[in-house]
Amino acid sequence: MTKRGEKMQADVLGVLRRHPHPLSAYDVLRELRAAHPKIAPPTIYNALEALTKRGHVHRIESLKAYIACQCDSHEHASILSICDDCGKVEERVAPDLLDRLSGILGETGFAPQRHVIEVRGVCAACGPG
Amino acid sequence: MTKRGEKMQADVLGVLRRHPHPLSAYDVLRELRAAHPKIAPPTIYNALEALTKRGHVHRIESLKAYIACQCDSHEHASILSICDDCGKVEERVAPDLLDRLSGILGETGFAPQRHVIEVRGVCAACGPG
DNA sequence: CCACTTACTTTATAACATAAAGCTTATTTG
DNA sequence: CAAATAAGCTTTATGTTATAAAGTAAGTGG
Repeated sequence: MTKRGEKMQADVLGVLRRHPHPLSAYDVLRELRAAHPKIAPPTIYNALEALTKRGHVHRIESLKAYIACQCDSHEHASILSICDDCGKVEERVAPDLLDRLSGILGETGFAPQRHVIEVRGVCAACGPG
Repeated sequence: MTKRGEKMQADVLGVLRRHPHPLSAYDVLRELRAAHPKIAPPTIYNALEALTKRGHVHRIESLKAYIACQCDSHEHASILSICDDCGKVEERVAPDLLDRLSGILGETGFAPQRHVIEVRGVCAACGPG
């Protein structure tokens, strides 16, 4: 049943992979309209949702934008650093940090399901020499 | 100079403080229109921005919503746990975790300026008994 | 091959956010 | 103290992001 959507998901992922920087859903839409003039926002959001759920795409909440996962495995929660100067986003993994986070929240019985960890700042290239 | 806005900021903060759960900017707007029928979105966003900058209000990126700071001091970056069942948000502080985060990102020369740490999940009250 | 189920797409609209211009209040200057 | 100037809040208008609901086509079982 899940065959029709796969083509669209592949197209959306392709667009995201071709860009080093985050794209909004409407950026992706505009790009795909070149090939498929008739597609509409929900088609993009639908594909983005499926890709996000599978870990192939990350939504950057603080930018309202999306980026292809840069890792080989897509199972882990990730830490995103975002340069407010050049827009570069880097992805990192730190299981011990997530454990610590779960530990802190677990004290009150909170059961984590999804982590949003985004750090805005200035990357090495843009920072003071 | 900065006297006119203070009234509006106090009103906005008052609304947020009266509610235990996150409110969207438009939720706040609707509530304040009862008293001031003429106010418009930018007035709210303007007040929210000032309050956020001073740490009295936090924007929850993953909910596109705002909540009054629950702490006494407003200087620290905070960790927000969000129950997807009842909507309850709790705020926590963990300097060691932030240090670890800065350490990880500092390895590549990234200089953090603002942290977004939100954990979605299920709180103790809503979780499996 | 036809009826049924599933889920993707389309249409339409809702929710969130901000640019630019205008106005009001505070401050500076003569 | 009055007029000029500066600062920033508010209004108007619009742009961007996201989704509800209905429609349609693809896959599935009889």
